[in-house]
Amino acid sequence: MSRTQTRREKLAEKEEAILQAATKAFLLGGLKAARMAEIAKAAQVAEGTLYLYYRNKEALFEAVVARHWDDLRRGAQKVVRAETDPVLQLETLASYTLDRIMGDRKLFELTLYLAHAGEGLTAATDRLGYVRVFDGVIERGRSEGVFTASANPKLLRDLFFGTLDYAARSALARGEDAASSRIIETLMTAMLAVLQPRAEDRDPGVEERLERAVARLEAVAERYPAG
Amino acid sequence: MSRTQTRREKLAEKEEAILQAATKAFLLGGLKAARMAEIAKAAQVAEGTLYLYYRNKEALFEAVVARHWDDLRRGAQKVVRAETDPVLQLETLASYTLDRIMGDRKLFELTLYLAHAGEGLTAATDRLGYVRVFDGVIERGRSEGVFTASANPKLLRDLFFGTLDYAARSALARGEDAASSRIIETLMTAMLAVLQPRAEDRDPGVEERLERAVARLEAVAERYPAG
DNA sequence: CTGCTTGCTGAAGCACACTCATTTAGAATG
DNA sequence: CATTCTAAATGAGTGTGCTTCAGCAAGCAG
Repeated sequence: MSRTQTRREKLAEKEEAILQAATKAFLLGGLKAARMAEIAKAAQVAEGTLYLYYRNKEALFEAVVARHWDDLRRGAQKVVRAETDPVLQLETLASYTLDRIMGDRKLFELTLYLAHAGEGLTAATDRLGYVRVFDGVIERGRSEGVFTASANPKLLRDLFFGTLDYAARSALARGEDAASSRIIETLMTAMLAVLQPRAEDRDPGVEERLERAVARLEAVAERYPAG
Repeated sequence: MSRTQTRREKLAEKEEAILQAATKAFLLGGLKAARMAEIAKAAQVAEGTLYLYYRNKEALFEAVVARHWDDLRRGAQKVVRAETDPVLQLETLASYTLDRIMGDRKLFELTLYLAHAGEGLTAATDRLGYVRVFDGVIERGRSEGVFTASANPKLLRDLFFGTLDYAARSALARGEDAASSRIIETLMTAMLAVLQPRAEDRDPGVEERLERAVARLEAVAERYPAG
């Protein structure tokens, strides 16, 4: 029994070694540049052994990326839970996501491979479960009446992640790290414009107040006989 | 003289044949799946000849993608020029871009390769010159005072293209073509929120209207002697 | 000890991108 | 027209690197 445990543990350890070696290799030069022979050597296994754990190079690659996103997702859930106001949650999530993209940019860029190889970027991150954190925040904001229910949730995702993704990449390309707060600010303005469409809806209503004011004054005028 | 022409023309023709064959091959299965041997055969040249025109497979690939974006850029310029109002230009550009992404999605996805291979997606499309059309619209709107000058232009780009890109991809993944107008609408709401920050700035002004209404009624009251 | 299962090995196989010695075709020269 | 000269094209050959597979090791059961 303890033997079986030990055995399984050994397998798990080996898989872990492989994953770590692979992560390192892929980070260094991407999918193409990484060599299976190198990975095997670094993980202290024979080249053929890799194929006992992963169908092929791409499968190994996907495993590496998936693991990373799983970490990210957990982190996102944590920071989001620390807030209660949906708007703040959204902002926190945006900050966190942006920071992580810029911090682990290499691994993030690797995700692009998945995008073309398979079904597209959204579908990829979707499968990786990260967007669910976002969906949760939106859902909550809706049930609390802070966000309107009219906007298409899928579209909100695209607005959010598309902007963050592109912004992170172009900031990195220019080497500007300090731009983060600016990015978040702009994104939030955009998001809230979509999530809380008409100012009048969440306000007693400017038009209505104007109407009432005029009506009141007209009433005043009524009290006097025409001069 | 006409001889020299003929010779050059022959080269140009050959290059064109290669490019077309390559486009077809890359569209079919992406960079990796395409075979140089296939391309050579389709273009009716020897395999070695390909390398006289392009350094390697990737260079050929880049040439294919660049050409496509050049077409797109020209088309974008055309539709934008057909409008005069910057807001409408923006909307037109968004529609056009979305349509093209969804129409030529394969080729669009190929652009992702450039993104990782080189410097990132924004930098890639940047180099491809497409974003310049966008920049032009923003620039114009600013000089006309329709858009505020406060927003960071790079950020606007990322908001615009990031959202369109992600939205197009996720719409395609779900097979919803009819969603276009919805996407544009949402994007425009978001963009305008950033480009025209305070509602009072672009509107005769709610406060002002209130002021006028009250003034009018005060004028009415003046006509009567105090009761 | 003898089979049986599970996991591992690394040399061989194979698919391709790319090179380069050789050939071809067309222009320039006399 | 014959003769060089040169730019362009060829395709068999080379190297690289993923993947496979026949065989080996180590634990376990009877």
